[in-house]
Amino acid sequence: MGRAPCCDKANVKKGPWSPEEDAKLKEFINKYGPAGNWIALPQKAGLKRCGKSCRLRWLNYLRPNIKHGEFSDEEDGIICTLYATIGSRWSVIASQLPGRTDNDIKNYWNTKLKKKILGLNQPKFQPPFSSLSNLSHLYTSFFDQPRKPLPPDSINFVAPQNSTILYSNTAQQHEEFHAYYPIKDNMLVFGQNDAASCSSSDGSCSQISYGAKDRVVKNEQIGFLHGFIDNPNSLALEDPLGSIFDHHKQINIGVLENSQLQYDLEEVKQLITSGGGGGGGGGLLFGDESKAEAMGMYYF
DNA sequence: AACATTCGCAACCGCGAGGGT
DNA sequence: TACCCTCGCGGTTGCGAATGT
Repeated sequence: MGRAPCCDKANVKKGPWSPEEDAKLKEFINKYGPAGNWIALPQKAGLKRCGKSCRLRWLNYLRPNIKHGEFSDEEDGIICTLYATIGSRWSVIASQLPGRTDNDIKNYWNTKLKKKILGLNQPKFQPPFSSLSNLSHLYTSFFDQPRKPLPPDSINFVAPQNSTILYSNTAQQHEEFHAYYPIKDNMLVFGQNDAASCSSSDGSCSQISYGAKDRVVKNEQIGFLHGFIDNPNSLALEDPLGSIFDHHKQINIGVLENSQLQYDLEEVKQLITSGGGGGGGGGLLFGDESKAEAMGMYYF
């Protein structure tokens, strides 16, 4: 037995909305407000449409203050940053861009922005992040990977000073992780990398981080991706949690709940690029490409 | 000019979450 | 607490427009 349909499909119109339908929907909502029962709305408004269709039409097109047209560089930056942080949670991303809808952003990302970033053929050792386009060599690696959903409790924890936060992918790892990093104060902080675990004895870096902890903690406004590219060798030697981290390509992802972006693009870029900063931080380069690839690492 | 292909965007669909009963 | 119903989300589809051959 399948799910009951949300409306009578046989008597419902599909496809593009006509100006008359738009006018009816607008008029009804202006009169009675958008809140209430979307399923019952079409009948009340005299529309032969599914309630879900009405809702979508209103939210994505008819609602006041909807912004159409080109995205600005600043919006591009915000979308990129948030996508790197939280993945394809378009509604969350849309909440940071007034006037833009999740559908709009999703379409923009899939058709333009992704290509804009990924389509650029950047040399591998370009100095990172001198402009937005230079994000490409970083994002290429991330976007090639399937995005994992946030674990339900990946928000709301505070990591101790000078520690590495890691989101582990198995239940057991997750348990160990939270045993090590207690949840408190209804706040998430992305940790500044532990200097010891950042650099291995041969000088290569095993981690990257985006965003400096002091900025995040101080402002409590924005969380950035804290990426982790593990080097099992250096971790085993230098990180007390190395045993947990012995899988390649683990990425810790989180975002402050109800966060508000309050940085301009330059600051966002700055945050992204300031993986280091203040007492040991992330780096980007592995010393040896073939070694990195053999170990299944990202390589920049 | 005609046809094929690609692109961009609006709309659809199915699912999970959450509230109400 | 189990079930039902609606909402909201993210992935996908379909179609007209634009571009290429």
